[in-house]
Amino acid sequence: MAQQLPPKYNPQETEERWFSFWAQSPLFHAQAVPGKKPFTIVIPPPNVTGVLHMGHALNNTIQDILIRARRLQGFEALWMPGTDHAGIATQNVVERQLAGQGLTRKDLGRDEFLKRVWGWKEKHGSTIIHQLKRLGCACDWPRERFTMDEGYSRAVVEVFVRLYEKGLVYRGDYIINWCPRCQTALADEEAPHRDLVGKLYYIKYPIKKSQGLPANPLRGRGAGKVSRSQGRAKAMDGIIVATTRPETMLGDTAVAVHPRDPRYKHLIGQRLILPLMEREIPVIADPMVDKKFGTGAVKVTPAHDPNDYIMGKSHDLPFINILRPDGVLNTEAGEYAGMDRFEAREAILEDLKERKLLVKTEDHPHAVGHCYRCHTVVEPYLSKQWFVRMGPLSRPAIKAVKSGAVRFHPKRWTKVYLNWMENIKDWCISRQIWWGHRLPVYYCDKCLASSVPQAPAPNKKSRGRGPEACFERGVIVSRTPPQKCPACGSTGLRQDDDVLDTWFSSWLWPFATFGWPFDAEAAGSVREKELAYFYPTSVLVTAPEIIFFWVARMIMAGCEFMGQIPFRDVCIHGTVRDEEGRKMSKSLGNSIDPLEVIKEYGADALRFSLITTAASGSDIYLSRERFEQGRNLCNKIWNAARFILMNAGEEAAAAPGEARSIQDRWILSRLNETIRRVTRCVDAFKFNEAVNLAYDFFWHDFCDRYLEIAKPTIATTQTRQMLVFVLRKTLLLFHPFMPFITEEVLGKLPGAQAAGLPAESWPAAQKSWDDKPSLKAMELVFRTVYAIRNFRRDLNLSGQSLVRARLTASAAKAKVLESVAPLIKDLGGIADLEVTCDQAAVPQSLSALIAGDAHLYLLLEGLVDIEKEKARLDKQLEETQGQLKNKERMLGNKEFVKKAPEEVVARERARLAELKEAVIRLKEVRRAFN
RNA sequence: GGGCGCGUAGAUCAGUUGGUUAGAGUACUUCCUUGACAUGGAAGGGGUCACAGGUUCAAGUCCUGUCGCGCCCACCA
Repeated sequence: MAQQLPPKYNPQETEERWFSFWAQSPLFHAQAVPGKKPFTIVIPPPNVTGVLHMGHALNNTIQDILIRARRLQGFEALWMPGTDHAGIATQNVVERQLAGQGLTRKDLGRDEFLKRVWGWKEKHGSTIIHQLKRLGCACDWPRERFTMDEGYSRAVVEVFVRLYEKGLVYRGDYIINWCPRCQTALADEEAPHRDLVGKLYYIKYPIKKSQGLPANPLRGRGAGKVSRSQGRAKAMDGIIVATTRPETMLGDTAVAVHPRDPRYKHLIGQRLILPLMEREIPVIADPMVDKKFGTGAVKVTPAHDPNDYIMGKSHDLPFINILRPDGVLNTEAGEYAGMDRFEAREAILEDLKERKLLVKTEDHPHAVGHCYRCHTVVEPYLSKQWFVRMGPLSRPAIKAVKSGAVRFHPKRWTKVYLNWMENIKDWCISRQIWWGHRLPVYYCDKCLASSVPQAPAPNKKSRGRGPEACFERGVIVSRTPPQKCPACGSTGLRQDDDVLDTWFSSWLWPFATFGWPFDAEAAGSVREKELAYFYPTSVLVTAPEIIFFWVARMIMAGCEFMGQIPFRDVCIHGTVRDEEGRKMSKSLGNSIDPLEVIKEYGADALRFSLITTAASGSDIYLSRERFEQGRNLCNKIWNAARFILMNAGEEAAAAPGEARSIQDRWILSRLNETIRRVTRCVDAFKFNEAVNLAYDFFWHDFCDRYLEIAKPTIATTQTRQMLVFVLRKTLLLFHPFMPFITEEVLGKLPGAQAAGLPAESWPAAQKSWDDKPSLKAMELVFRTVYAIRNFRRDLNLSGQSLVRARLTASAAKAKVLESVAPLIKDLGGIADLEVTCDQAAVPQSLSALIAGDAHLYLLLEGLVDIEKEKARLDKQLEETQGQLKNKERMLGNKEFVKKAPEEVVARERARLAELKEAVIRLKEVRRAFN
């Protein structure tokens, strides 16, 4: 039943009703329906500790637009929601909470701590899910998944074991990124580099005295062109090295120079005294050293630098770890033991200064890795970790994108993806935390003690990492906890303490959420059928920084475990920034809380404003005022609908009849165009364009024009049906973008059915609605009305005062004008309008060129300033003549006529003719004033 | 060091495969509370499309270079 709308739109009340309706309604539940086309999106699982920020709001609005549009288009549309367990972040949150009670996780022990984390998850873990509902997300909520669900965890273990058995998972001692605050290893992607202005310290390492230097190090070669630095080398009693991290010198086990560096060649093989530690270290030669950097001599700390690690391996140097996991120096650091790494840096610099070994200090901008969870400077750290060999996994993933099976939108991200994939390094997946999937790895200490680990081959490309002995004695990788050691039968087994990187579970999201892997029992089950039906998913929507973390890895996992890509299209949207272009973040205090925006303006306003601002893939600069536009649109929709409902009852439910007025044909034609273009834009992931088209049509065509035109005939059933019909279609176009208000209004229109939009109700363009003549005729109407309004303004005539006017044109155009004269009269406030094909200029009148040979004359009746009018005509004449000249030059150009498409030439010719006519008319009118 | 993106109205941005007079919302000016909406309506001002070359009949759009800004990747200690 058609209902009246209250005078004021109340987004809070509307949204409250609909979001709880959707959360429970089966509408968004999708299932395998043979013969029906599936459309699947998996949510980028938000971090379970997260709260909704603008980035989420944008990301999920886009997904919601896609899923709602596809559902209306008749697809079996599934949006799989869920969260990931966010190992480090969640553990940090709970640890912080414990710290408030003066406790650490170690005080509680592993089991008790995990209990607390689960408790926290139960209590707070659904915050973001709840917020997504408020945003209006049409997820299949009962399917909500969590990466630590029992079934999901099974998939993680399965994948680890399979990769291990294929030799693609290995463990070994390598340099990894270590966060001393979180006290865990991090993957390379988890330690993004940030530019810092650090210092480069030049430190002198004395040469051991007793060795005896060659008398003249430069003898024989290049002696004639001894540079100043070489000159200094003569008197050299030590080698100066440059470093940004002086504290690591405590772990130095060599100094390296380039083998062909004349400054140092003679010193290769000599021994230096490592200052402070007073330890002897050799001078070695390695081509990795850059002669041009610093002094051309580099201190080698194999346990604390990835390059040095490689050199350490190839030169068989000792590895001295000077750091404890918490970033404090250990007993290897001599008297500095117990100091924090930065504290030790200062102390060491002081001591070097005292000994006159600190030669100089200079500013040095460089990029330093930071923990992506706590922003602490990470430490390259030598430790035993588990890795995934990426080479074999990356190859199919590269092919998938190169072949176009997976497409990025916008395209430019393809290159970013490929570049990373082609230079991929092995992935460190073990984390020294407790919250997460514990490695399915068990050790038999007895066997381990007797096994001899093989030394890994240095491998520059993977930072020295590479599979050590994959299958080590005493290491058991198993889907279920083994009872005893298969080698020695010992029952004294212990499980590895580490857990897996969170991404090692979320990379399985597109298929693990469906219940993969299926055992024999599950064969033929509903879940298995669903996976077959919904996989590969259709679109993945995410932010650029997630390409490496997640997108790339999902493609690899999909290819490896499903034998198929995980999704066809990857839609990358921009980063949300503030007005100054800074990334929105809590720490900067510049973030706009989407929940506050929802409270103040409504979720639809938030969604609309986000999308209309977000040109495909470019970053978004937001200010609060942005959301007013969205709010205003809601208000406009509400009021337009209210007006229509005030007039139209149930009789307006039916589609309008075929006998249509010109304005009806025009609005239908415009609607048709809008439907086509909006649909096309949604398909092409151009959401801002899509919503802008709908906005323009609704506001300017439908409200500003059609609604005004319709008022005089609003009593007729035809007009009422038209209004309801076009409004309904427009609301449907808007629905994916602004689900709340559109549902609300659609539900109150005449003929509305039960709550919730039925599938397959996306407006379809209809050829029969296209009507070019009406577009042209209405164009004449509007041009004429604009001209009249301009006159009114110039003459200071109020809207009330009715004026007399005459329209002149050639016969054909006059006929058209005749047919729309009532509209012009009405919109222009004309008392008396005469349309004639007598094209003589009307003296004592204001005139305006409407189009081609159509002219408007406003009869003056002695009210007008003749001189002012003359000046206006002169100006208009001048402008028109200028345009005419341009056109003539263009068409006079033979090349143009020859090469331009016929259509264009024809259009230009028509325009030229129009201009010629216009000039003639203007001259005539001007003469009339003389 | 490599890669990518961006310089268009006061500020923020759109601008399809080159093709009539370069657009939007916002801000600004003037007028209007007429029965949908002042969160509104009507009209208007405001642009050397960063700069310099080139391709073309035609360039905001394509190419080259310069300047300015931003982002991502990278083991120069």
